[in-house]
Amino acid sequence: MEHLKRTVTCGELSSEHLDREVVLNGWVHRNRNHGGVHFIDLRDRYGITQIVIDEDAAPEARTPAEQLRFEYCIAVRGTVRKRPDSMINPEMATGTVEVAAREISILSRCETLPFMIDERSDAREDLRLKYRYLDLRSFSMQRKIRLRHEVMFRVREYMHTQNFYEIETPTMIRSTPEGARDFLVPSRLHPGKFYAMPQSPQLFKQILMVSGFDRYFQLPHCFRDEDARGDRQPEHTQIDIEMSFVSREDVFRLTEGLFAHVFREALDYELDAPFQRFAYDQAMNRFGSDKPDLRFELELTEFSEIASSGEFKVFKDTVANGGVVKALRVPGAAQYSRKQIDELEQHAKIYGAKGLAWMKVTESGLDGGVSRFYTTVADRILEELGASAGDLLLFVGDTWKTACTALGAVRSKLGREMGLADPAKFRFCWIIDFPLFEWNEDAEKWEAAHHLFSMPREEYLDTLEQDPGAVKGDLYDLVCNGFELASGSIRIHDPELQKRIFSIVGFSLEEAERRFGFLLEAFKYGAPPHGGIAPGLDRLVMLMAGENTIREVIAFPKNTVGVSPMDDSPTEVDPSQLDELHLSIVEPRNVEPKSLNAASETSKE
RNA sequence: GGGGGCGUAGCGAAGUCGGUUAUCGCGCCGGCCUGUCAAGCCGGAGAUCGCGGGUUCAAUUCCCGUCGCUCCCGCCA
Repeated sequence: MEHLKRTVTCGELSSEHLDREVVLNGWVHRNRNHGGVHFIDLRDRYGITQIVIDEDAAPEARTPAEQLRFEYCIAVRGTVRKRPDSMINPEMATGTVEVAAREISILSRCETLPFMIDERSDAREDLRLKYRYLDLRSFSMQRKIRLRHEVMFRVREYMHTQNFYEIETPTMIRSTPEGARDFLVPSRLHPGKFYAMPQSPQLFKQILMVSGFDRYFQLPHCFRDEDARGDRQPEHTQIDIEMSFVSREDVFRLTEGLFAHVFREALDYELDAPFQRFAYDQAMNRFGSDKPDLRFELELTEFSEIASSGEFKVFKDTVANGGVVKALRVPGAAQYSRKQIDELEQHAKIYGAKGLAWMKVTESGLDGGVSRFYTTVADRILEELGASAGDLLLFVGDTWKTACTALGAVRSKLGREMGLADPAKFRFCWIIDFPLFEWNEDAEKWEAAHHLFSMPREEYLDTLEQDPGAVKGDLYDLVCNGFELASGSIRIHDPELQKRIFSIVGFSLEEAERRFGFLLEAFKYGAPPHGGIAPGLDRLVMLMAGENTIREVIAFPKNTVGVSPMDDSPTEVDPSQLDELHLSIVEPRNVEPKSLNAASETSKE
């Protein structure tokens, strides 16, 4: 095919190239045969060029052209010529020219397609995934994959300029049961033993700090055997970062610089940095979420005090029993029907609320719902919630976390339904001061809320043991438009402090030793103070691409049940493979007692 | 583990309060056509209505079960 190798791509021809003889290689995107004149839209990664086969074109062009069908892979030799003025297509980058074919060669034929390669193709996702190679031919997928590449490139570019080394860590490591379930790899040479796929390079990157590589990054694949979601896959890519001799402020500055660079170079979008910060408690109180969408207002308000002086017994009792009542004022939603409010209530219930109380604000005051219980404090309600006629007021009473979360979910739903969030905006914020420990009701013990190696904020160092629930960690999440994009922390590098943390969560030294003794050992040899962060690449690209699932920005994703429809993995394997690995398959058991020790114990980033 | 949605030609959908030959668009096959760019016109093929069972004279439609995908809670990043 030497003489039919492309000399230009399908995206580059313009009136500058008139009369030039060119060779194009690509796929038949459209085929319009008028009997006399015949048009082909030839497509490659770079664009589309219109090929014309004139009625009097050479048989070397005309004969093969008759056979062309969608997605035939072809080579075309021809001459660039200007289109007649009235035939210029302003929608096309190459729309002022066309290539008059002198020779066409069919490089590869294509069977009837399972779906059209088309921006408007709305084939089911599992079909798209089965024929992913066809799906990826579409310009919309090509754009997303290009964007992903661009983001990865800009990350590497920025990190390099900031003096970071990209260092790879192993993909087969020791199983250190962390927050999530491990994927395991059986060892052939060591019967009965397993490697694990890393949930993140957490321990290795900390050890790299001990090794003196004080600025490390990597774009590793991370594996977690948990149920998938739109924004979650069994296998995802992280922008893993760790730095020595730093405080939280240094990590923030670096991350803000990185994201500003990536958005500027890849999207030509200027981020508003430094990013706003919210303490975890504050974010929960104001937005009912630790990953608030800041593109719209709708903030929650504290209502407990008024609730305890009102007549509504349910709320009075809630407050009397140590719970809280949260309110959400929805401007202009007073016309919501009973049915719409019911739907909001159902939504709140998914998140654990027992109900959703409401009232409407009219010109004459409060009306409907639970308003009759609050006649004596109506003015105070109007004032404290800043309510005015036409507003809908919503309330949830429960434990603090449930009340915030449930009403926060209602806030998000309203934001979506009322179209409050500008899809072209990226509103970043930091969520800081997460609690370090959480009380586990079932196991009746303290657990690491996030990260066993995360540093407590300095002011709690003396009182860790007295009130673990009050201890805030030097932990942070980076949030954008309602998605958690990154989380990180300053790590503990002091073995003594680490022991105190272990003891609070009831972790024996032997247990700690068994699970990640190698890290503790490393810390004995002059570990530097360090910390880091790990943004999720897939989610980042998903947001930048304006998509709703990370599957749209991964070339070959798994579906929600962990199957890859194209290669149909996972599959059974040959018995001889099992033999070599010293494995045998037992029938799945129906009754599987829940392990009590499956709690989140170490790194989660 | 739990809840919601979807499953009808190769693709996307309509239909069905049970009733003759299951409809439309795209694609596919054949023919016509000299300027289209989602080309157009004419003709044609193509569906055990996801699968299994039940109710019924009759089931794509009603009931039960099951499988697949998807969204969500839990879990998890």
